[in-house]
Amino acid sequence: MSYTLPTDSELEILQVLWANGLCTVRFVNDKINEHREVGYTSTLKTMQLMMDKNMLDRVIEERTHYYKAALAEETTQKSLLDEFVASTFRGSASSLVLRMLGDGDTNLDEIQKIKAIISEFENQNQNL
Amino acid sequence: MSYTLPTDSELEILQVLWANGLCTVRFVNDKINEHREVGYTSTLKTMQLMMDKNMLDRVIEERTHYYKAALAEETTQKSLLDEFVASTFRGSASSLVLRMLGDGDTNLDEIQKIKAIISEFENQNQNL
DNA sequence: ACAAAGGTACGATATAAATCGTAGGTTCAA
DNA sequence: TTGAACCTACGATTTATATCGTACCTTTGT
Repeated sequence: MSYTLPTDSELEILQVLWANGLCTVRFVNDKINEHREVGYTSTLKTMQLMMDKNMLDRVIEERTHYYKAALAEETTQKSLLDEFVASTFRGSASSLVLRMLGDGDTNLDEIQKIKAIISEFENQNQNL
Repeated sequence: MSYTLPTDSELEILQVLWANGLCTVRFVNDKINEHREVGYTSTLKTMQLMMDKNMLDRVIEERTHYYKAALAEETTQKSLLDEFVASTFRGSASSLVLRMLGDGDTNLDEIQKIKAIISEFENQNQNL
């Protein structure tokens, strides 16, 4: 029931957990260090705070602590997206899309996928 | 030439300036206070810091200070969007779109606009 | 002429987030 | 059996941001 959005480093941790399921702190920290340098205890501390906020669940097995995300990826992304559209695009989802396609740097493969998603959406909503 | 992204309250100020052109601090602060309470001097201070960062330009006319955005709306939104897609959707623009259409709460009018943007984009890129 | 109303400048402070050091526990191999 | 290499817990600190108080201007109405 936590409606506070994850912070940047919380999100970074959630991404690892969403992509990998049950993980140790060591694993999460190693993954993050593939992108930027951060100490093990920093990651640990953040994950402990996330436990307090009920953003993570912990399973202890054979004395090893495993963590997994307690927040669903879909709903968390949706909340962050809504917030982002509001603050950056004054609430207009369509201007986000416009900006996304605007300059040529979104890759073609992604654009194909987006078109597919839109058609799919249309088919499922013929009633509109 | 500033490539640091605006913070939340900087963005809030930029939105007012993008939407309204030349503004006084008073005007910007009043606009923001339509949404949340914040003191005049807080807004002033933030705008002065933004001046230091070259995010704003100032015009003094008849002893009144007017400010305008020195950052373009389009490029700033694009930078913020890229950052957001990276951190929240692991770089996948299409999964952002999927999430956007996912549950029924993006309004139909916006969806129509998005479809129009996509078709427009296709027409302008028949070569793809 | 001066008080009230409004402005700017800017230091100080508050708040939130992220980072890390250190203490102390467990495991395991030499 | 001891020390190296792991681990967890957690307080303290750092950093970035946001907020505000206060000093000191200028303008304007009476």
